[in-house]
Amino acid sequence: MPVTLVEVAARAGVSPATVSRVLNGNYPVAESTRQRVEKAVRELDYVVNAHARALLHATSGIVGVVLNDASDPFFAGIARGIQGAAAETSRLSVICNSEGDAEQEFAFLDLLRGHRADAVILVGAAPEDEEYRAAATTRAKGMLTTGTRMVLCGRPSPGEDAPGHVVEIDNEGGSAAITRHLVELGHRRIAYVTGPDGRTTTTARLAGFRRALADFGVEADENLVVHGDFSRQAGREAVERLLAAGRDFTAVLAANDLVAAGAVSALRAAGRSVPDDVSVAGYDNLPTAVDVWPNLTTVHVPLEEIGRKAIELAFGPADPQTVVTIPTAVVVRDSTAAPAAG
Amino acid sequence: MPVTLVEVAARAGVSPATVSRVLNGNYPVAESTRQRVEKAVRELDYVVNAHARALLHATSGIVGVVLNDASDPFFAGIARGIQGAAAETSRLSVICNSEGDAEQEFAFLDLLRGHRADAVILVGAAPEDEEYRAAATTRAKGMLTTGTRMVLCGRPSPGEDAPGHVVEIDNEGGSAAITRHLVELGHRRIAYVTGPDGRTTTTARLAGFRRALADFGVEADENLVVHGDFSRQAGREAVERLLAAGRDFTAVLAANDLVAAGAVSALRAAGRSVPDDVSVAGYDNLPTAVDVWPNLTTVHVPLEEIGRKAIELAFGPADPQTVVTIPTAVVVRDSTAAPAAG
DNA sequence: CTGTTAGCGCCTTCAA
DNA sequence: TTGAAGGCGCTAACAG
Repeated sequence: MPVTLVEVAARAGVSPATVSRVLNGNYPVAESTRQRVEKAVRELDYVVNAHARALLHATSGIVGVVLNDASDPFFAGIARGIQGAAAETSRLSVICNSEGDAEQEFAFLDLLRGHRADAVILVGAAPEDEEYRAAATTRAKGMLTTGTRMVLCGRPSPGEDAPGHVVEIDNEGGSAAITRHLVELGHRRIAYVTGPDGRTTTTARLAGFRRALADFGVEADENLVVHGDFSRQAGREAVERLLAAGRDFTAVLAANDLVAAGAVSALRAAGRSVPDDVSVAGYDNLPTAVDVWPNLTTVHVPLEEIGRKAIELAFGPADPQTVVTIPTAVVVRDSTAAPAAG
Repeated sequence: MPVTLVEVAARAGVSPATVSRVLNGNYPVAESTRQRVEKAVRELDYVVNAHARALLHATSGIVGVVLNDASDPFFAGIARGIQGAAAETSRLSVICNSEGDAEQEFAFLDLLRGHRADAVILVGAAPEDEEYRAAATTRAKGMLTTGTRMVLCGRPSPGEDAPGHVVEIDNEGGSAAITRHLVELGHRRIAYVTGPDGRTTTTARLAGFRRALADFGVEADENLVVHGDFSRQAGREAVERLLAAGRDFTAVLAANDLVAAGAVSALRAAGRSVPDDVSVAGYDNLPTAVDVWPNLTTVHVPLEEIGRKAIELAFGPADPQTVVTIPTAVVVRDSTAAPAAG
């Protein structure tokens, strides 16, 4: 059995209330008393029971982070920012991997609600179907009754009436910008490898790509749009399929850097040089972008900053339903160049 | 204010005790009563207060994971395994980034202890000084009094008398094996870029390197050992320093894959081809090992499996102080080859 | 400045 | 099968 406050009180020869006061430092306590209590605490190796405390305060010092997969560098980056900012207000972050499964996501939400999390941050793209949207809105409302603040991070709000702050990434803008970069280099036949179907991020990035092409009056060839997910494997397979089908393209724009890395390796395996034969661009500016050779041209997304922003919103003023859009920026490296003449 | 069990009871027209019984399903309850209670729970969107429950049970369903940095792929891999295995027993994982700082690590330990974590898993290399060892042993004993199980993961036990299970990685063996691979290819002048000084993992990997050289009767040149940390940056700088000093070497063995990736890029920048001019090998077999070109020869460490093992030990039979050593295996890819003749 | 008292929300006897 | 009562460990009034 762990040591309790009462035992500390007994050893120090004071009342439990006094021990509590010493521990919290909210009320005046005589110096000599304080010393005796602190001594007892040390001798007994006492640690306050966070649950007993949470029971009184209806707060827990816990921040829930629900994401697809913490080992994915995109999520890891954001989680890192959240963790850092949360720790600064001495709150614990609880990271929950939902594996992209809505059921699991909701299960974690309930768990975190049960733990009276101070805030829950949902990170990453969301499914786009109406059913999910309705369920998410209901959940969001439920969180309020438990006093748990909710922040969406990297996904839009499920609806006007859903409470909670939002940190959005300018996916469409970033995607348009990097497409523009390719077009300005002279590329016209650009292949696009998407993220997983039916997710907000996938849709926004693809939309940016199409918008930029349209702006330049470049006709989009739907045969050059290949569906994938956010993995290296998807990038490899997508390029292999394109090549096998004999498609003609001078550049590949990938939904993220992992996909781009896969694309590069498939191109190399097929004997195509990057960027001399084919340019490749990614998205997110993950650490791995500079491991790939040639180093990837990509869109920088300030992941840690996004995480910190989420915490800021979570514990900022309660009332407004803030939406912050994080800007992105094209980073030109070595994987893109003008297409070969001809 | 969140809904409480009492309110549910009132709405269902039963006593709080009955609601509790329905919720936990431990005692017989009439079917009709159960239905009414479940209806009330749904209508009120009730979620049990995990703290109140934890107060009774002296358990929380929380597993603490303390590591350097969750965005580092090595830690991310292990954390993923822990998370998965913990979730299977419906426990929440709390991931805490200590940034390699012993103070912070201990602070998290206290926090987790306060939350009555069911188990705490310390992941990654530990400092090697005596002071840390003593402090860690004391902490480990303290955890016991709170009923928190402790597992060390990727680090040795701080001492014979320290309680807790251990999942060790065979760092020395793996390092010796990959060194052997290089020597057998014909390399004699092998540079070694270490991890951060004074950490168990760094020491073990370096020891394996030296042992393998000694086994082959190859004389180790201390000028070829460069100290770094586990980052790309360190790999780059180490190779630059080696090159600047005009050292003669035909292979670089890196403390991990990130360091190896950095080494490769520095060599390329200096116009040395990998593996034609210089072979490079890494450690850990991180996902990024196949983004690097040429793909890295490395030592596979089954990160997720290690994480799962840690949970298994944490919640397995209480008594024995188990030590499990996870074997490693050399993975030969494209970054190593026989040295150029001459 | 310090002790006493009354719960926070839930579960677990003990009775009925 | 159900209800009433006590207490888990702590803190916030309220006295003193």
